[in-house]
Amino acid sequence: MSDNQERPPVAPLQDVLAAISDPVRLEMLRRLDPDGAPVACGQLYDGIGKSTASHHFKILREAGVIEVELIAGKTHQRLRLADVEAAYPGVLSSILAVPSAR
Amino acid sequence: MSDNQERPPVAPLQDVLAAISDPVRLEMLRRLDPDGAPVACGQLYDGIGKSTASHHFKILREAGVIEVELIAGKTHQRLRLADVEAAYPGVLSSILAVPSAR
DNA sequence: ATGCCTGTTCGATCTACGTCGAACTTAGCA
DNA sequence: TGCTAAGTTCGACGTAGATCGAACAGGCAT
Repeated sequence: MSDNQERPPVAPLQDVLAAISDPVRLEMLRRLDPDGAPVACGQLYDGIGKSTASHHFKILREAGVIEVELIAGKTHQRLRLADVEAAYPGVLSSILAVPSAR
Repeated sequence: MSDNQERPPVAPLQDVLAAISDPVRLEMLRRLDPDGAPVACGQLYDGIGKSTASHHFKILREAGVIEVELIAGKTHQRLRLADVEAAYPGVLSSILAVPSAR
């Protein structure tokens, strides 16, 4: 095995699309590092309550698009771009390549 | 101009994703000809009423993903893959490339 | 140890959307 | 000139999901 992390499989395409189609969640993904570097929770959203943000994180996690890592007691999120690309080549990368202004 | 058809612009990415994220609509897109050949309305859905289907067509049309053409008095739909690709390269094509089983 | 800060869970609310049935419009055909 | 078939529009209904506030849990630092 190439690594010993437990990674749940990427969800069915329909679920991944449903996860991405929400504006708040798409913005979260845009703020994550494409290379998979962990980003602190608070950097990923603005203008919504923590409970709402946590709800969106859960959906993204269950879709297999992100994963959590605890760094010094604080929650960080990591984009699972490689895993999603392996399951659905080009889908997520092409969406993230679109300029956020549109 | 390369053609004289009036084509509304492709909607913002968020709207396109919202349109595609519905299972019924994604199935409709899968049944359309990728090259843009017109397909009769009735071939594009099963198990839902016509009014529901019409509702979904409208959303896809407003998202700029399909367009209508009347052939011998019957409505046909055409996939605007080239237009969508021009706006968001790789997005729609990579999604349609995923085997429908997933 | 004990507070504090961060994130999750729970319950409630409100809105958006998918679905249907019925009525209306249009086009082709007998 | 109606008749029938095909789609759209309209209203209504039900459910799924986005949001919030409050309560809970877990680490870190003081």
